[in-house]
Amino acid sequence: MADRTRRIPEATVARLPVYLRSLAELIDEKIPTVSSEQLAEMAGVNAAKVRKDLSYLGSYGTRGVGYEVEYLAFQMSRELGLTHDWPVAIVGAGNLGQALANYGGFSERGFPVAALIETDPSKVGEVVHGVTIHHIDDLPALAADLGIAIGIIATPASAAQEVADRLAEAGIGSILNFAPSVISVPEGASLRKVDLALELQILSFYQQHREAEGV
Amino acid sequence: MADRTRRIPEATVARLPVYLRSLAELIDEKIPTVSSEQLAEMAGVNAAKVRKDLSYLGSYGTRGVGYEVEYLAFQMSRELGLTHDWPVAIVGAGNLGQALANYGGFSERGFPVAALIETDPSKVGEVVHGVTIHHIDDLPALAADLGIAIGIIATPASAAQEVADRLAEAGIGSILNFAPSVISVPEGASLRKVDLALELQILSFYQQHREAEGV
DNA sequence: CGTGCTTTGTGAACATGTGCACTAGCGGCT
DNA sequence: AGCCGCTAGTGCACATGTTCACAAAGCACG
Repeated sequence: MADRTRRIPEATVARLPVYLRSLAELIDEKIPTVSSEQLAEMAGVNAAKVRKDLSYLGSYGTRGVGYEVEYLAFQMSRELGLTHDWPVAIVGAGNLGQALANYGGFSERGFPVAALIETDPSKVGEVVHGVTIHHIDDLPALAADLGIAIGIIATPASAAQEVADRLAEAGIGSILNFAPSVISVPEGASLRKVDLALELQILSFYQQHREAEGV
Repeated sequence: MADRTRRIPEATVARLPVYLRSLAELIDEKIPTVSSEQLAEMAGVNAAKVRKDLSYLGSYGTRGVGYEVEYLAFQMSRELGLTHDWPVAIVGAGNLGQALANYGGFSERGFPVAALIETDPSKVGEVVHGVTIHHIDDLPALAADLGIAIGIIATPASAAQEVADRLAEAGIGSILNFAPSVISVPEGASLRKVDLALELQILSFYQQHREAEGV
């Protein structure tokens, strides 16, 4: 990995936050160094994978010793772009949107909810958990003013693609989609999805097959 | 795929629900047949992948024609175990747990919330959105009585592993973990996780790198 | 200063997943 | 009946991800 071409594999990127959370725990416990073995245990993965993943960030370990917790956490935060907050906009102020705005986990982890967005004009202006509801037409201005680069779609499935388009137009390049709907974003933008029913259906598949087996 | 050994790859299993949702749309529109090309478009994947995925279910297409929508949907539901409801238990009646209980998407898609579970005795007995809060000690009895095979962890991270253990003891073999915490389940059980902060951190990584690029 | 213990970093084998490109086979039309 | 157009099914090459196993390198101790 002496290479400057630090193209980090997707699978690795998806694990970095897990490592980072483990490191945060170690910092709380004032543990100064950690081996790949220990970190693997905490993150629920294989030690070789930890070492390979970390090696993409650079050569931050010491042979015979392990990794310095604070230093590694810092490097990882930097790589993940977590050295500053990322204000997010939640589109859709229905049940889900309000629950997400209410959920403290976001701000706490550096993703403050800067705006709630609606299409329904009757809701605009309301304040939910300290966040004002804006109209979707104001999105470009809001995004620019508040420096919003991440949008969360919490609308019904039928509106999701339309919203994604509006977000993209407003210059928001990262989208997290909670709507149970396949959407596409422009080349160069990032899209991740959280689909609760889908997760349950996957569990159902394996449960079903276990039960069929067991009989 | 003439083989009876229908071991369906994980990646395929994860896509089946997406196909099924697309098929449901086609049924609504009363469209009788669909080609892999069309289905691929709807599901946001490659047509060859659709064909390969579907071939794991059996040979349900007709060359030159496509797939019969209703028949395929039925076969897929059967394979996913969606021919009957799967009652679920949500553990943790805090913000997140209550929001999930409230979220209609579950029951609607065949996963009715049969019980809310708490450790805090002062909450036990309350009814939230028609669901009674039970104590975690009653979990084994509840699971058996109500036929609960899927548990949802909506507790703080610190309680997640303990809850997972209790769920496993109660004979619940499928777990969906919303807590930002790595947990382990017994061999043979299924575990999926939904981690909102993690998704945002992944988005942050790519956003950060795009911005660095763009400068 | 050298020896032994430990742990990283990584090459290489293996496993899984993807996508092209071709073959097989059905339906409709002449 | 035979031909043509279309689309499923799949072998194969390639890409990505995982894991093992080992050499390289640091530290501690005599």
